[in-house]
Amino acid sequence: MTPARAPEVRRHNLALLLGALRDGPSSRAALSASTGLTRGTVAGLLDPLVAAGVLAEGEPDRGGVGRPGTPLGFAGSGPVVVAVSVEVDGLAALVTGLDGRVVRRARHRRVHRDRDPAEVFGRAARTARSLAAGTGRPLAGAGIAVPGPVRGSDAGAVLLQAPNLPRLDGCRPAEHAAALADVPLLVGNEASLGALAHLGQAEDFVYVSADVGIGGGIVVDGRVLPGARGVAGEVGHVVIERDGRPCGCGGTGCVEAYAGLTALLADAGLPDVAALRAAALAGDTAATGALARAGSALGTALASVVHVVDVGTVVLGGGYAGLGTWLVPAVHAEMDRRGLTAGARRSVLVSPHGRAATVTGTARAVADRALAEPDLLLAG
Amino acid sequence: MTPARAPEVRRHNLALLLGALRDGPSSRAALSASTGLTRGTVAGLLDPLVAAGVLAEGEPDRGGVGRPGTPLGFAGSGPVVVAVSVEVDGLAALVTGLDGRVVRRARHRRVHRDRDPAEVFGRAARTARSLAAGTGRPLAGAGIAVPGPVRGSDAGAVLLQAPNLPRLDGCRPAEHAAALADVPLLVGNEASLGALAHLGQAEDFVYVSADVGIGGGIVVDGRVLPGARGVAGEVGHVVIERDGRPCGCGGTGCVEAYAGLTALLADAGLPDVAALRAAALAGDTAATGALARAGSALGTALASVVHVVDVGTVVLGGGYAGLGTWLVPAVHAEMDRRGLTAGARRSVLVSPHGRAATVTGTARAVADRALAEPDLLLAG
DNA sequence: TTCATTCGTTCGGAAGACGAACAAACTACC
DNA sequence: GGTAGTTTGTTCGTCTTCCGAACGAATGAA
Repeated sequence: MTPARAPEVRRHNLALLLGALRDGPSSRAALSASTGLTRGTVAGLLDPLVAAGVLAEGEPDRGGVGRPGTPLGFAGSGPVVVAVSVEVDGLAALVTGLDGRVVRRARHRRVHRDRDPAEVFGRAARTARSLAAGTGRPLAGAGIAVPGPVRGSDAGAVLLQAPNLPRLDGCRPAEHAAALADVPLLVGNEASLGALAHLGQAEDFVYVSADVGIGGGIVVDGRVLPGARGVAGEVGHVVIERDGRPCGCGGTGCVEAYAGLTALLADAGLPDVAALRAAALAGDTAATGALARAGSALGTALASVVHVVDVGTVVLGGGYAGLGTWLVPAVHAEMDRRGLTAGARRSVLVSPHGRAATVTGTARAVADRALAEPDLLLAG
Repeated sequence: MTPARAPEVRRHNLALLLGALRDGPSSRAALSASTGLTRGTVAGLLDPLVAAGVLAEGEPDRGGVGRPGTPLGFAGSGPVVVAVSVEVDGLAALVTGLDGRVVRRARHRRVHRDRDPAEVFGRAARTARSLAAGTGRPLAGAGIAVPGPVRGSDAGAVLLQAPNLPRLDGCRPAEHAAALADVPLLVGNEASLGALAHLGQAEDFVYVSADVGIGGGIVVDGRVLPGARGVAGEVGHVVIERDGRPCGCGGTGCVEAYAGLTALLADAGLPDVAALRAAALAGDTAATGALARAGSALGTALASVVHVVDVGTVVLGGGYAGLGTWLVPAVHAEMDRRGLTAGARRSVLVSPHGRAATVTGTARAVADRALAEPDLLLAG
């Protein structure tokens, strides 16, 4: 804990206002009513941001009785944030406004295997920077999502291990991201950050994302469960059969060995997710059977997870997103069987973001951080 | 989020100082150095509490050069908090000072089965109140620990279900605790609150407590993981064999069916934990074999838990506390086998509190809450 | 055209923390 | 034993920030 002084009060209240503005433009009087601050205080806090170009006044909102209020909202030419995700076979990047509005997207194929950290993150940072520069708007922060557990979340963060890109093991991504060195940088695990993309749909949930392995993120009270060592949410290695199939982690019976994409495709006898989806749509029983088995295994693991962290919703994403039609019923049935829906209803949802969840969630996290430190917005 | 004003600053800084004082008496100047507040501010915040009898000045601490400081600490006649735990076969109660110092303890046998909520919690509240009254010190708060999942944590909390005391299902404990109606009341799950008793030993950990079932609490960043529905930390129903032994929850293969005390004693062929411990001490291989099997099952479940919430320590408590000698190696070996000790060392500890962990942790939680709302200490 | 209503701004007051200055209490040293 | 140096606790003026009341501005209703 740190001591509180007058500036902390200002920062807190400003963050409160900006958080309210994320839901859409609002007049000073309406903000005063929704936050509990005085109209004068609201004006005093936000006017400097209007002057700095972060916020903009809209058209007066006539219609009711009395003097119409002038709505304040994030300026269309105000600061943006950029997110970039380093994936096994490419880069995804996204630029959004502070309110999450998408400004620009990009996706580049690129073979990352056997490249060293300087190449991978140097290129990622340059890609992010140039995409952001193309908007002509100032950059308020950047985020890098990586495919592996991360300790720390700022520029000092360490990528502990990258199962599919072993040359990145133990590196510090920020060290190689020179192109983003001049803005606040956030580094995090791909699945943990992807979870944040689903904040609107539920307040607490487990997000499960299938790639080569199974990653995940747990959101409670609107925030991602941190984890002391940066590895929280590793749903892939939840055990469902203690003496079951061997897993890459050295253990046996991890869900990943049953419901990971590799296992799922092997079970169905198909080469990739697209083929699996096509076969399932065509009613191929080998495909639908494999999906039902994977969903059941996933449901078992999620039952354990839900018992431990007690969230009300499960969101299936990543490679699972396109397979929701077949996975959701199986997952739901298995969780039902384990008594998780009786008293407190739980729901199983499919991510609407698909593979883009990672950059969407990362951008959200970066924007959250920028809005929590509003003084930086004035400086930039 | 609520707006911040000057009084919030005062409350925050006062809580900061009181938190620092919990580690032991300290002079105003030393507190100024450790918190970052001015000496003048420290005096201004704490002097009213000295006047109110919550804090007391000790003997000046001569020894160094310069004017000696007068240490401030919690007054021996200052406010206390009381915790009471409702167990299947009795009540445990504890009175501590705001700094956690034990003032008075009590334990009463009492058959709770088939009693209604008014009897159970009426008696619990009267027991707590009279134990606190016996100290002659003012009462700053009370806590009730219950054997089942709880939604909410204040006077409106609902005991969702009590597996071993079914007549308590769905009741509101605070409604029946008339004897404690005049102080802030906290209600929580027995194992979640018990976890807090171990805060000194680790900063983040899973606490696993065996009673009839297996309960638990997860502490991250010094706070218990809340859980949206009040059921967080239900380690007992983590699955270790998806088609394994049937469990009371309706599912199959929950750890509880392998490592719960009931299963453990049945496996060993002994009537109670004391007999099991005695047999194991005597080297009885039936007993030690059963303990090794239970520890291994527990280790499997804990591996899943640790992967999900990523904590560095496991604490075995409740009925497990006396069996640590045999359980710890088995748990540790199983977690090792699952790759959890390689990079980040994890440790497995035995609770030093035994059955008293619940009331100790509950008192801690009540004191935490009282110290976070210091204005109430002045009123009382 | 006038009145009621709501919005945004302005100004004095209060709460609380900071920093500098000062008296008090003690050690170290000659 | 006296004096210098050091550290503690208190006091007082200043700064930041918010609140509440008062006021002009902009609009719909009568």
